[in-house]
Amino acid sequence: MSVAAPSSAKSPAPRDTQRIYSIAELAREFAVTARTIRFYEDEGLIKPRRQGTQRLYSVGDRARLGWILRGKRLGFSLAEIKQLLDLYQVDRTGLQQMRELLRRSRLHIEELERRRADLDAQIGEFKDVEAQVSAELVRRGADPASD
Amino acid sequence: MSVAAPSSAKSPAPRDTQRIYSIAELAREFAVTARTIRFYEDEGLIKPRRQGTQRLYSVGDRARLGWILRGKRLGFSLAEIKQLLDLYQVDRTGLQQMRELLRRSRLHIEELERRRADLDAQIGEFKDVEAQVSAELVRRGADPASD
DNA sequence: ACCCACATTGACGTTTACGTAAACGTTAAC
DNA sequence: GTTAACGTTTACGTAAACGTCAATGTGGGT
Repeated sequence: MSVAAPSSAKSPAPRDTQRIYSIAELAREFAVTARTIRFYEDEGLIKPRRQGTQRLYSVGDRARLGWILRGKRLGFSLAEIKQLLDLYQVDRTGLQQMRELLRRSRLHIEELERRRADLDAQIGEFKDVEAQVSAELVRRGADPASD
Repeated sequence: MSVAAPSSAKSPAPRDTQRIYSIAELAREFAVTARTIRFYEDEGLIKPRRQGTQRLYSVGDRARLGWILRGKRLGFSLAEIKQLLDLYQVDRTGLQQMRELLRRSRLHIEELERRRADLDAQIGEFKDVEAQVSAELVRRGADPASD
């Protein structure tokens, strides 16, 4: 038995910041195929380490993947997501670069807030539907809570 | 001069509920191409009246188009949007149908709220970036408000 | 009568985001 | 030592969502 795994010590463990993941692990966790993850790599969205030919994903890579998929759920294209990811990677020393980063960041926030307006509008509409249908069911003596 | 246009009478006009739009008008207003609108028709998302071969869009059709595009911005596929639109069109009389409508409505609301969580997370992250970069610019004696 | 802006219907092309197979190598289990 | 599970690259296939012609029609202005 190896002692390498500090399973349940007193400290909650620094979330195992050194963990590595196989492509299949990440695929399972995020409910995508390995093909998808490799495709993201082809597109330059992730760059895992290699052990020979195999890909090894770090905690950071894992977070990056989560970020990508979140972007997708919000309706951004992979190209847009790449640009946003690159924002974080960009040189933050130069004054001109910082101004540019600030500008883009603000633009993106505006875009996100436009989408939140869309989202809230849709949620409102569907809650209206729910309320009305529920009321009608009650009026007819049925219980809307029971699925 | 025609008297047909009640431009500025006393009443704000019932928002001209009878107005009709050409495909080019809608295309301009929503910043899409006519091709896009016709494509949505092919996919069964809109069914404008016809005057001979030409399409005439009602106020309702216009609202429907807006709805579609809003759905797209939120990252839904046209197929999903079609299903949601159909929800509004569905028979709301039968008790079984009302239960089904309620169920789907709730499912969709859940999905929307998941996306709002994604959205808020992203907005938070980018606001952090903005704040940090702003602070650094100030520290360097630059004004982050001036673009 | 002619032009121009706008409309139509095909039909084929394109981009995005993967799916799907083929052919192959590595490690662990039995 | 072979099967199984996992990994790899290369390459062609595909569904979605339009773009882009081409050929044609239609109504209005001069």
